[in-house]
Amino acid sequence: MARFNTKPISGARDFLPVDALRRSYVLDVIERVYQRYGFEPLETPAMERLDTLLGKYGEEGDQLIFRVAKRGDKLQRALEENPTEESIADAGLRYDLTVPLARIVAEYRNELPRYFKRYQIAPVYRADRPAKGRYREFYQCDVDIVGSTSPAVEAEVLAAGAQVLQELGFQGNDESGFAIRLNHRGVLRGLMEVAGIPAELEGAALVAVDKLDKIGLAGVQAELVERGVSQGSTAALMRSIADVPGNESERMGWLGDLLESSEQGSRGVAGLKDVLSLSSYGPAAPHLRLDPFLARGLSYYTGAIFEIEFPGLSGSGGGGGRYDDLVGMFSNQTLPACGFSLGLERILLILEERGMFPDHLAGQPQVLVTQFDASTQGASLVLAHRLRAAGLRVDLYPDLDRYGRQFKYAEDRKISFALLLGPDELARLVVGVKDLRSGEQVEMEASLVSNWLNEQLSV
RNA sequence: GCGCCUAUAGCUCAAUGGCAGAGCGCUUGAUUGUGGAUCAAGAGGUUACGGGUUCGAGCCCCGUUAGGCGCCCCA
Repeated sequence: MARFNTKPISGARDFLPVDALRRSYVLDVIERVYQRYGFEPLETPAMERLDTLLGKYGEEGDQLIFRVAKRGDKLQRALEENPTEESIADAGLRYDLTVPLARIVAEYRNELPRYFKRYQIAPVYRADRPAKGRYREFYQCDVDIVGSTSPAVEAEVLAAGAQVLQELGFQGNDESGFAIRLNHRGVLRGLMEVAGIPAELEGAALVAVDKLDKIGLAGVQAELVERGVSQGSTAALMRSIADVPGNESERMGWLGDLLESSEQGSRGVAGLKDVLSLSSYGPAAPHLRLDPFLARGLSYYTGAIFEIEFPGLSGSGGGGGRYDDLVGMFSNQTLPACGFSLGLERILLILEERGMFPDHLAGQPQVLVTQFDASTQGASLVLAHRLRAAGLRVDLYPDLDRYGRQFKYAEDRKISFALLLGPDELARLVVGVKDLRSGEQVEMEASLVSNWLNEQLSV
């Protein structure tokens, strides 16, 4: 074999410095905000036992889990006795961060505080077909609160997510910003109930209804019938969809009336009212939009559900909800929980499309110390170290090259300032400071350079 | 997982079945202490991979791989 394929595996990516810096810019904002909301970090393995993962995400989800084959003798044995896709694997890559959290809570219940507020920012894996903004390895940025059924929990995680997006520059709930669609599993069940849809068809009907904004009213109707929902029920559902008041403030009242006869529906409406009212004190308020037909795919949600919508982006930018029974799947004792997740890749995609990255990212070098010749090399190193001691990010040009090449290198790396220290400057005890953005060059005493640069760069 | 489309220089793309090209970028020089502009020169290709048809294939056919769009689903 003469050559290896040097591309990353399908659906995964390499991040060269510019991309890596952009990612860490966003990740830094997320982590800082999450900590400010009182969440603490948690780390879990990328690999989990297969039975930890299976059965938590619905049928579709199970199929998208990356399986990890057994090893050694166990694999041999499995291969010998009628191997199947199921029998040769005993582990898998995590599909999200919520199920690992539930496992952690079940395992360490006694060591965790009464209310466990954790954030986890980590890659997850899905054996999905890659597409725009969609990868097989991608980062999720989760906050969750375990141990309380209070709607204050929903309000907290929604506020944290909204705060992050605002600090990244997403303002308002129009084209420049984002919306958080809000619904409740109880509301969905109520809607099905009043439409007379039997329990076994609920899931199928929800999938159809969830596609409303994609395929339109007629599309949903066709799909409902196709999925076996009766004419009467379909008509009732379609009437509900058509009747949703466009006015946000009237929507809750309308929904309450519609679901009055359904116990689950009424409980859902009441829950949403609480979430909305507690959210009104925080940054999520202007972005929240009640959407009675938002479904979301994951099967473990039990209460409120939410999803981030960026105008112009197909697919969501994040989401979450309440899952009061998930921890119980791992232990005898069940614990209520609710969380919210930001999709890093989607956020980066929108920031890129809208040109929202800062010109200079934290982490990039700010200053290049140039070199003149062998006789000034020591002085250049002294200067570089002094600036570093003053907190600046300083690169030293390694070779003795002509200035043109050194400036070009600095420009390529988007470094703003080049420092010149040749025999001329040394003799006069000054440093040449060239602003590569404007081309202007000034001279100043060496001792003043770091303060001057810090001032310039802080603007 | 299914359907359709695409694959040529680092990038964007040309080339009727008949000599593999342009723009941008890159390197070098015009410039012996100064990047971007201009000018000149230069490097860079197994036309994704494997097979087939043909006197002759970048072009036609089959397969593989990778990418794009739609479906399914999803952050």
